[in-house]
Amino acid sequence: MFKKILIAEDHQSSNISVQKTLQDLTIDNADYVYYCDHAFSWLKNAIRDQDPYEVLITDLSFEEDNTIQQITNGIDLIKATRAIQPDLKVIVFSVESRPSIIDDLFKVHGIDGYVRKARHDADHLKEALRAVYNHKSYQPSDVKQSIRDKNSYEFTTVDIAIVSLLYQGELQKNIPQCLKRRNIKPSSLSSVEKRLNLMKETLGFTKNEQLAVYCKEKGLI
Amino acid sequence: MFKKILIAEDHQSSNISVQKTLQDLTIDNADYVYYCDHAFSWLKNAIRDQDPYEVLITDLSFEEDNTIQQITNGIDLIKATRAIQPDLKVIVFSVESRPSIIDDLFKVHGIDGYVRKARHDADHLKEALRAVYNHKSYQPSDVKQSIRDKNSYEFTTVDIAIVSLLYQGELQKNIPQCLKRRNIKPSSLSSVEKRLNLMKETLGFTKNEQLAVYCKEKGLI
DNA sequence: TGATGCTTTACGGGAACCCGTAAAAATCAG
DNA sequence: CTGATTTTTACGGGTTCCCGTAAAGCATCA
Repeated sequence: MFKKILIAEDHQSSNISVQKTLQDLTIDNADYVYYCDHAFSWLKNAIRDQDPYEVLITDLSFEEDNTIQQITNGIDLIKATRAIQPDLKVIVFSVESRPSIIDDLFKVHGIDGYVRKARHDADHLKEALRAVYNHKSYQPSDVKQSIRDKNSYEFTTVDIAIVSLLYQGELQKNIPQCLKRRNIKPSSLSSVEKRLNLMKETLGFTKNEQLAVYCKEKGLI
Repeated sequence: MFKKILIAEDHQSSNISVQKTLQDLTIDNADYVYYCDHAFSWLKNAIRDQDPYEVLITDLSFEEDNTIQQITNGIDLIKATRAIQPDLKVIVFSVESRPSIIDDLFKVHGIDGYVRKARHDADHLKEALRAVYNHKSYQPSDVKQSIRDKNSYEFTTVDIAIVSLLYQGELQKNIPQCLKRRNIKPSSLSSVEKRLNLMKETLGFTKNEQLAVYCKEKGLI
């Protein structure tokens, strides 16, 4: 099993239980920090001392407080880490359940495991560590399930651009110009109207307000 | 210090760390459950056995899974509990940070302490237990702070009703009828327009879509 | 090449919404 | 009760949005 692990997690209670979970796996050399900047320092220092960490277990969202930080969230921490230690195994431990976000973590940021904070998260974390140790990636089944669920409507690039612009306060009649400026293809006012209608009809909405809230909650905009 | 405590928390990792926190306070007789229904059973049985719990520490949101539950969230658990054991001390331990929701817990549901899952939550939980043991209520300072912060705009009953109706898909021109049906006072179309304009102007928005997302995120609708 | 089907665009009438003004109603002080 | 102030309502013209239809663009295939 892994020997040297770093935990980056701002919630004290989560941090404590991750420590305990690692103890159960007889991993004694686990360090824990509450800020991304600290995590990055520890990772750097470990490399300098020629005793690098094998695994980083990190949360995604870190709350701001009065101590100013350079790195403010898990994704930026992962990006920064990749630059100095590309082979570090990364397991993300977060409440995030939106498939689009989790997919990105694997596909764009190349993480090795994802454990969602939920009913059996401590057990899942153990499974994840074992899987990653055996050079497999770990993604719990319920996430894959919700990927399927989510396919109630397949949002295209245009769809997301349109709703984003609306949410930013753009007038509908001005959206064609914005789309043309960004070289997004169907850009006429008719097309914008058509896409909006299709989205609303598919999702059972009648007003743009509902659509905006829906997209915002899903993390699409 | 308290002797007999029940923990209702669906996240295994949070549950573990609450247990550990109670151990630190040398509270050995702490039971823990992962479902509200179980919590309610344990509370009932303890009363039947004439050895009732002194404190309930509970989360607010419990995730659904394949086991169907009667009580599905912390607030309903608190309500049910109040009916069978009104003097039970209740400490809520949740990620919820919206002041309107937390205020309700104290004012409507009469809880004794609130600890937000955050950077020093384990320490705060200890403080809360000590405070409640000394017959004081416990509400961390950062919540009170955010109550003040939130006062960028004071939403009235009408405001919330209007945005809710919009979010439910009601046409703006039909909202006056809805308001009259509910006996909400300024109900003319002009008033609706005026309130909407005031809200948007104060919050720096130009479109209803932005307002709807804002209110939804704040838990106002 | 030209016929065919699909997507995108253009346009126009009507509905909903925005905004300013003014009347009506409610509130309040003296 | 009266007059002044504020709040609420009523109304109208201009803009934006909705929606249906028709034309234009574009790829496919005989």
